[in-house]
Amino acid sequence: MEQILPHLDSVFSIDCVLFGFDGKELKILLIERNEEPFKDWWALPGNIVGADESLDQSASRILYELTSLRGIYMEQYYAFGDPNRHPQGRVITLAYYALIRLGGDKEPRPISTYAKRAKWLPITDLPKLAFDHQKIYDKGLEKIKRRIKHQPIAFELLPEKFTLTQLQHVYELILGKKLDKRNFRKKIVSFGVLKELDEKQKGVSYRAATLYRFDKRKYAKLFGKEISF
Amino acid sequence: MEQILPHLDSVFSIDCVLFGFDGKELKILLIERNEEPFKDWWALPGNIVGADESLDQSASRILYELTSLRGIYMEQYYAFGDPNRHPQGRVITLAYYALIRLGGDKEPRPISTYAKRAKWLPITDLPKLAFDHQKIYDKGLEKIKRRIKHQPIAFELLPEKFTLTQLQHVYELILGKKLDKRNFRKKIVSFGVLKELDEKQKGVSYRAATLYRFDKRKYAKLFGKEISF
DNA sequence: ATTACTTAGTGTAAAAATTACACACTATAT
DNA sequence: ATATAGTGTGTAATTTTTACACTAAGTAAT
Repeated sequence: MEQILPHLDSVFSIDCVLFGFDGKELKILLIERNEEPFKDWWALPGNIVGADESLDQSASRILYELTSLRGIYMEQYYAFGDPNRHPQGRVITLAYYALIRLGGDKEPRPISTYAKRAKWLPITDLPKLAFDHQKIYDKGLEKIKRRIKHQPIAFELLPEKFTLTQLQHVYELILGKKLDKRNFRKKIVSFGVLKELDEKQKGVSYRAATLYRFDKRKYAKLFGKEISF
Repeated sequence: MEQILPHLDSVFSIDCVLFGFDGKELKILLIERNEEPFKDWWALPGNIVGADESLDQSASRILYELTSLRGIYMEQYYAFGDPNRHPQGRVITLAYYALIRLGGDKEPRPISTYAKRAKWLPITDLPKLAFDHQKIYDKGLEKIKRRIKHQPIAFELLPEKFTLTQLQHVYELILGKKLDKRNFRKKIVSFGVLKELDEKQKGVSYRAATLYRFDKRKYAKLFGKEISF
């Protein structure tokens, strides 16, 4: 195919805020850069969009290369394109977030050459980030805060079977505030997208809680309607 | 500055859905293309992002070139980057919407060479659009539907002084449904961002309605809190 | 087996928000 | 003076939201 479009020296990349939940803390995956600029700084994982990749594919690829995970809920949320955001040239970047259940604790291995290592770091204690990545992260958190109030994305962070307390915990971490237990349960149950299982939590040294599962069928019917917290 | 970043043949553009309200209808500004591909088709106005422009600046420039308007509320809402969305090469485009009060009826003049003409067309009767512009428009409308429920953006479409009926009309057009007059007024007034003026509508052949103004100060205090319809 | 510990699980009343609904008023035009 | 067309207003019923505290169930230690 002939390229007859005008041509500019701009680079288009994708950066990802990968939110992970291990049952206790909300974390994001950061990489420690191995190259200038910002060598030795922590940064959001990202990469140039490939010539034949869609944007979503590109984001999935970045995720996969870092975590070997597929089928993760990802969503683009904002493009950052300040002419000076990258010291070495014009780089426009599209930010994605992903929500990941950190089952067990397989640390992601660093792979590409530009990263020394990758690490899940709790959002309550993040290092200084390279480029404008702090801004990108801030906007990402803001976005999922808003999103979790209207769409049932919290499930993406939990294992298939979970307790209501765990679910509430996720909401509290993302929204950054405590919620009333009884009201939370009343409300979340009233949406009708939870399926109570005949199964109890195991391995806890106290009364075991009932496990629930997210009911995707019921959710599909309800889709479009907004929920709210 | 040395360019040491990798280089790809991709083009980055911005497309705009300019929503306009003339007091009666909701319209968008379309241009009739003068060049292949899609010569003679209607399309969303758009352009390549300039080397030293921020994204917002670029969107504002596109708007300005078409309408001579400045200081208009614009917001980016989604990036479209399917590898095949442009028949002549890879073009990633970032979509913006704008909300514009169509005071009087100064038709925008077509300017750039790639457009035969530009025209405000009612959203109830849009032609087939070039490229994936229908998709871009659909997503834009969806976006402002959601946005108008939570943020007072409807004011951007109205003249500085407006009646409550006009305001309600805007909500109804965007949400695509009728609202109850008394409940609408109760609610919108309860937000406390309207200032009632000592002035009445003029030039109508029936009882003149009271004019209101949007109170930006009060809104600033309230910002962050969501409103809902 | 008793006790201490820890989290699970439940109800209600008050307050606030939402909905549904209809008619008299006022300015203008004829 | 009469017709017309849109303005502007209140209330009761319903639903949703909020605030709030104790008992039940299982585990661990003695």
